[in-house]
Amino acid sequence: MRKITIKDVATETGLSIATVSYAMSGKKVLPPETVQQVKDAIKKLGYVKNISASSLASNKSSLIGVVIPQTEPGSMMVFQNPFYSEILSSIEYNARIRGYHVIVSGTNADETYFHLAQQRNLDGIIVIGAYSEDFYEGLNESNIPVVLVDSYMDNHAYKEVKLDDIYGGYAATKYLLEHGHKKIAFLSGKLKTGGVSAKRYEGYRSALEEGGVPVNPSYLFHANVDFEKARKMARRIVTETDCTAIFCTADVIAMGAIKELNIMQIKIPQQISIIGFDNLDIANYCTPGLTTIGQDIFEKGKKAVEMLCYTMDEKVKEPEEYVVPIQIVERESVAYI
Amino acid sequence: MRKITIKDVATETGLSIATVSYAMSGKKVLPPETVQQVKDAIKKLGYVKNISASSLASNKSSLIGVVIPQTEPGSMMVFQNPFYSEILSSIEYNARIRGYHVIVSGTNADETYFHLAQQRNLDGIIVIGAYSEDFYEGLNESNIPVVLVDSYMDNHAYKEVKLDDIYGGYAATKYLLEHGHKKIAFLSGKLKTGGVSAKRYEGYRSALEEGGVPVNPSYLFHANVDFEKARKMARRIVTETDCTAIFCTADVIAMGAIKELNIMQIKIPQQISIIGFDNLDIANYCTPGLTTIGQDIFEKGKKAVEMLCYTMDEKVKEPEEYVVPIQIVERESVAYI
DNA sequence: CTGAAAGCGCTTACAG
DNA sequence: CTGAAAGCGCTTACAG
Repeated sequence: MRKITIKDVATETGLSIATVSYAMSGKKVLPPETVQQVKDAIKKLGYVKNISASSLASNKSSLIGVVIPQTEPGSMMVFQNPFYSEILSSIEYNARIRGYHVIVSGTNADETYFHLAQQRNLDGIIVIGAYSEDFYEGLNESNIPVVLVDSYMDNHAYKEVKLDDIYGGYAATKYLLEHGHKKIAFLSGKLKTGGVSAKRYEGYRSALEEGGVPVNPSYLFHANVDFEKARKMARRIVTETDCTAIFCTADVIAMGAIKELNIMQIKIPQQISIIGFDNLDIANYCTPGLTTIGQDIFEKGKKAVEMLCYTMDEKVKEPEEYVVPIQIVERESVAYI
Repeated sequence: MRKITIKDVATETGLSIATVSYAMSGKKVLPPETVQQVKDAIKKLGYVKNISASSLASNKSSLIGVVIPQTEPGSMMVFQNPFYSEILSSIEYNARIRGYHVIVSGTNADETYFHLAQQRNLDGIIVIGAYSEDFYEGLNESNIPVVLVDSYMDNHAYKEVKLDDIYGGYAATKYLLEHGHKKIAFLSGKLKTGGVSAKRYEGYRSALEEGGVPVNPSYLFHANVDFEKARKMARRIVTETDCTAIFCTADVIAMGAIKELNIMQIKIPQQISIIGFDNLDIANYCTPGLTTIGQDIFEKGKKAVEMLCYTMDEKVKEPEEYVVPIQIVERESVAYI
């Protein structure tokens, strides 16, 4: 069984391969009969276009690269984190319905990635997460359309899809304040300038300020976004402070806190309230259900693809920003005091 | 800045493009000086091979397709389920270090997928999960090397990576028996012949038999692998039966059971023991920690890639099976009775 | 409205 | 040991 090529379609229809190609791509207006003729022949022969060939000829690959952070360099990628799965899922779907395929890569976000990008002649790249300055520069030089997701860079001229983390931190804190809490612990990952934690902290601070509650430095706890670390921190919060509520800047952190408090027989939310950030599936699974800041991850992936497609089609590289709306997902981990 | 091609490398070295190509691929033995010369020129010029071109010429794409189930047809893929994330992560990593890129697709597992496979000229396909008979037939006709993961088909002549589900069900049940339980509820998804649930049930049955405990049909509960459904079932188990333990055939099901029992103030494991299956991250997060049947997901993905690469390289299509070992991950959800 | 033909950047029998 | 050349299957200016 030989492979069917465009030549076969041409022979079948009695047209030239040029005309068949135009009929398929629609890049030239042809009489409807001709187009229909080609369509029929394609169906009859079971012809499928060879993308390698078209990619070579047209210099377009219909391939989108997605960069995702990985735990250890040279090791596997981390999309164990449900957030990555969800957004990837959304990107894949939204790219596919627009005729693009997706190559996901947990490659070290360094030169090796540009190698892949060139090799495969990627039409566009979606970068999820934050990387080194060098990486963004290389990206820029590569001249491939790029959309950043959650990059936490303010100084760059990229298209970007992001969360309003300051507002998220503000909303979470305000929610606790509205429930009567004044002694609110802040439990987060490392506080890098410009990073997520820092922004959510800024929101925390401004909500407290607005509520007339001074920030108490002894209520601030920073570790990693890690379940076990969070457990230790939660224990310290409970033993070293008199906080009535904890704002955890990630659901995974909140999970650790809940686990530890459960073990210590401290009742949530009766004795202490907890609010998270992310609205992962697990927020619903745990007991009590975790009240948390939710974002529409599907929407986030969709927007990223849309913005990328727009850039690829229109060749406009102007920076643009889309801020994904957030909302509070109320469950049972926060009580009135 | 023009694109650097093999021609530039040829010019730079004073060799022909044929020799450069051979030097790069190693498909012909060349004097080491020549190879080094080529390497140097590549580095100097920053040459990157155009995969579209080489793919067209050699009829190899260095692309592996991974098929993953999706929730609703035409909708997004489900790799919200952490299992998919993890195995995908492993596949991507193991493929990459062997020079392959991965195209993940939640496409309806039907003809449209073969379209993709042909378009991209996939070198191999890894299929995760169970699909329709038609899909497997199409797969076979496509003549592309295939490795199945968790397909739950016994009648096919494919290479396959799977779990010993019967043994898993046996081990879980035996573990409960060894802890003194005799009234053990079986809570699973739908019991399709040849499906996961059915196999784990078989293990459950044989362990009971071995332990001299008759199977009590009123202890059998089937719903979907779904958190909310599982909650309802757990409530029924507790109210309608006198079981002292529940074997949940998936961690997600166990999560639902734990949540419901927590709400009902039924103490785990003091009043009822629970064992799960999968060892997802959440098994560690919940309270009490879930004792469950674990599998090495990284290993599973790695094996799938290895088997696929072997098939692609050696052109041997003999069926072959790799059974991923399982182990009991002990946490706090099972008590001696 | 349609087609002949160059060209995209590789690989690989084949010849020497 | 090295190279000239055909060919992979498309796209696309260009001519008519």
